[in-house]
Amino acid sequence: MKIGEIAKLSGFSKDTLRYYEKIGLISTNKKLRTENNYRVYDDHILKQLNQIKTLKASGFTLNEIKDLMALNEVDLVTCLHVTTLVDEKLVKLTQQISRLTQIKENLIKLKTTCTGKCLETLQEI
Amino acid sequence: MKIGEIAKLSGFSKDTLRYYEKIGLISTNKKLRTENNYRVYDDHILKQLNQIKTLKASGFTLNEIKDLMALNEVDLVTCLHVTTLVDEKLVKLTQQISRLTQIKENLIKLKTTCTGKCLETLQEI
DNA sequence: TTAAGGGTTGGAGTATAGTCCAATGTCAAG
DNA sequence: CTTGACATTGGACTATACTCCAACCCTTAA
Repeated sequence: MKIGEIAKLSGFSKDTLRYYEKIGLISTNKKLRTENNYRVYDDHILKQLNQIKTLKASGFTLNEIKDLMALNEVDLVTCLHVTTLVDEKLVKLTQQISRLTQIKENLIKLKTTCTGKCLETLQEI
Repeated sequence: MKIGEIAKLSGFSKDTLRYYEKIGLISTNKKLRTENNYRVYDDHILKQLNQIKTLKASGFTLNEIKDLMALNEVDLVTCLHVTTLVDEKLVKLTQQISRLTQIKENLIKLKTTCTGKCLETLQEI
């Protein structure tokens, strides 16, 4: 498949796909091109792009996603290394979740105590 | 008070305070300056800066905060607009938290059964 | 043959939210 | 009178994540 089709199927623009390749987020490892220098993709990339979409929607930066994708490339031999990286990611995830939960509680509190000058309540949060 | 003191008391840098003034986030309305063109602030600004800090920590952009501040100035009676904005932010937060929680559970699961291709599990998220 | 519709590149521009810097002005103390 | 610690400005620069553009190449159908 060429870039236009992948763009349609994935929901990412062609420019975004080229940008992701440029920053090393999606695999250029095989340097697959047609004779006329067109990028060629297979089904695998759609799976990968869906992962990226999910992770992006979850608040990961492209750099973090790159790290996570790298975990996927590592094989059995270095499994110990993988679990270490996963553990690090889990710590970050836990922090992020508790931070977001705190923010959510703050906003709910703000909403319920909001009567007139809403932002005044922000002082007490 | 001059900008340096406000910077210390608020936790925002002098550059950031000047930037906030430039984008109209904090009030330049009175154009208060000393004879030698130094900015002058009173206690009010610290309250405002605390509101900004809270809203920023809640994931609002500076533009959104600007809107919220403006509403607070104008709308003495109802906070309908404010609660609408807060509700929108709450929906996003809730979605983000549940996605992160799912990913966290997933990572925990695949940590125990890690055979290399760890991120495959993300397909089902 | 030519026009439409794909693809390529490098580079510039956008938005957000600052941060840093140089040149310059002001002020109080030693 | 000079030094240090404040302040001012405009403009350049950072990072993230794109988005657009010009100029060009390739293919196919009328």
